[in-house]
Amino acid sequence: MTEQKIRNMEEFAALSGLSRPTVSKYFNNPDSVRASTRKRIEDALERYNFRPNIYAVNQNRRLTKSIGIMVPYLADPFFAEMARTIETLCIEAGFRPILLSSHGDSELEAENLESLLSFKPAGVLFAPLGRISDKAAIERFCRDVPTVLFDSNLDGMGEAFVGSDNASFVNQTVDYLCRTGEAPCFFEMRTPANPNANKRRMAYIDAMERHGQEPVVISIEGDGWGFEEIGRQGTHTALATNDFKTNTVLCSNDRLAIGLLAACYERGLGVGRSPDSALRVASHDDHPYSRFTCPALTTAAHSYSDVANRSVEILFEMIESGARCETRVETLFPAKLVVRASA
Amino acid sequence: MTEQKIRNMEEFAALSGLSRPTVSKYFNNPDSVRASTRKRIEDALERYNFRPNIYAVNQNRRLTKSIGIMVPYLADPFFAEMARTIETLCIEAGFRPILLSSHGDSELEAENLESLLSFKPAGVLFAPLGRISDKAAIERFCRDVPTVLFDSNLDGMGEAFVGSDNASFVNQTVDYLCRTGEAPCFFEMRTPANPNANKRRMAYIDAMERHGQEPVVISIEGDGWGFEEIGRQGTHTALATNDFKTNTVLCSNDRLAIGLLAACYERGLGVGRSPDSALRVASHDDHPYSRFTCPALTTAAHSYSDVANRSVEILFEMIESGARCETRVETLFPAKLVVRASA
DNA sequence: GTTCAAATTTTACGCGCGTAAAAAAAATGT
DNA sequence: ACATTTTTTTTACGCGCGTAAAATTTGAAC
Repeated sequence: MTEQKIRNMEEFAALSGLSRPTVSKYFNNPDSVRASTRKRIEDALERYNFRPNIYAVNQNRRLTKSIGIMVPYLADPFFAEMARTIETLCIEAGFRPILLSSHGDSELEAENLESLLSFKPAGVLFAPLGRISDKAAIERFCRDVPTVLFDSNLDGMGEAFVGSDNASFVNQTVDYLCRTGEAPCFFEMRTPANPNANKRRMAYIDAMERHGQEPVVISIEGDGWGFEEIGRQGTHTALATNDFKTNTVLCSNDRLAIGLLAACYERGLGVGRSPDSALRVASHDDHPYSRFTCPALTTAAHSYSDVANRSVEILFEMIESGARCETRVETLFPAKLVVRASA
Repeated sequence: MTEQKIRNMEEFAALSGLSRPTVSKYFNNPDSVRASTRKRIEDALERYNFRPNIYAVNQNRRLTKSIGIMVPYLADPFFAEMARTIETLCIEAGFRPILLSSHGDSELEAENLESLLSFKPAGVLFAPLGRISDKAAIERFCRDVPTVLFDSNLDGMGEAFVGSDNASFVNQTVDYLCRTGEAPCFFEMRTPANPNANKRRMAYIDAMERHGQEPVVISIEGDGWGFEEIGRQGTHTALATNDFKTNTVLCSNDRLAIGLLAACYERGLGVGRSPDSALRVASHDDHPYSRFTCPALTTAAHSYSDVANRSVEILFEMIESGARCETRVETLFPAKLVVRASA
């Protein structure tokens, strides 16, 4: 490997004794040039370590090999894990992912969409903020770029939606809890941005009615993405005012549950299935850390890989066929109940 | 706002009744055009919602307004939080951050550097993988792009390093633990990629010797980035073979500690300061979740904001002055001991 | 009304590359 | 060996924009 730096494809082509477009053709598809030409390029490649500027390539290609990935809050381990999985799938398929986080801010979300537009991705995998999203901006974006929504659905936006079946999540946890002990109260944030939260509450009420039980919903205050702290404080309040009507709590999501467990521990309340425990706690998501709470959290698990795989699959199919989906398909994966020690 | 779509600056300039370079000048600095010209552009902007293609801009600008941010593993909440903080600082300063994760893979790390090179960022904030990093690739990159390393230092690479003072972390935890009870054993991974881990072990040994205590290092096996699970299993092994020589454990980092706490809970071992607790556990990092473990984790906290602020500060100074640092400065921030319930 | 320097705008070219169409080369058939 | 077809390479132009240098406008002073 010579240390000589190559500025651009022109320079590299000259060193290979070829014209730039021929080299361009090679990088687009190595088999599209004659074997002898290919060898000359690859020999030069050994010596000079040149790579086309991906951004210049994107600017000119009719169809790029780039995929945009955007999540509402990357510092949430759920989305971090989701993004990681999707990124890996894209890389394996020969695409170049570009990852963006909205940081919980709808303006930044809209900004990011603008930025993605400039990037000219072949397609975008997008988990929107939800309620607070700038719907008009998203709709405009989706007209220009093939987009698959995941995790949070926005009516009619994007070519398809892939997510988890909130009813399946809640039915499984409620059924399990009712079968094995007292019926659960439902613990949630009052004004969640994420639309799944509302669906879960409604599914809880339905499920409780099916079981002939009175639903008890505890909606706690709190803004932002610090769900654990919101859950912790909300639990202290709820316990102080005796809001939990049974010894069983079903949390809307694992991050709230983590906060709830912390509050219980602080108050010396035992959590678990054993008779001397004060509370049973279950939740939804199978957050990466729910395996490590004390006690380990009983929860309904997303199938990370199913959601990631299917989202990517649908997007790749659209990209390859060059067509948009004729009808907007919504794919919902059922949850898998993971029984651990907390309930 | 007219719905008419603008393809490029040429088209927008025509609609404004100006030449493209004038419009370009405006976007570069709105004050660099005459007030009347500016008004014409801004009026047109109201009606047509045009924005220059950021990637085309980057391709041509001598100095871009983009900042690369790269961390070793974005699904680790520590790095997620760090990245989020730095991103926010960059946005506030009028820069456009682009965030990349190495996903724990040194090849991807090198790939990402190549990608950043194409992106032509004004500068890069880079937390390398550490031991497994492709040093040659990083060195090449740093020659071309002003780079500030953070969190993990690599000798001589980048223009500056900003991180935390591992000795300060360990001294504070060891001092505190020795002062308040039995001297701690040190719990760590045998082959960590991150160089901070080695510094912490050495600092532990030093600190123990200063206290006239025999250091006990428990190095557990495990690969990858699933530190909690590694810590959990390692704890079970260590407890089974009675490796903890005292009732106090100091973990190399919080993620290991989270696993350790889970294992203790599984075994019914109480953790905390009270006389009936079997173990005291402390750690380092002040991971975003260490507030919510059961019991809450006593730990030495990074100053996230100090590290983020200083890294960004140094980089911006370099960018503004247009010069590289004359000497490579290493800034280390001391830890802040956060005493919670676990020790 | 003229002059001239300063501010502003335009011209012309470049960034690094993709791609259609034209040209050249190679392969095939006779 | 020559005509024809097919493949490969090159020419020429375009993508969306920055920027130095040239041309123009402005406006203040006389």
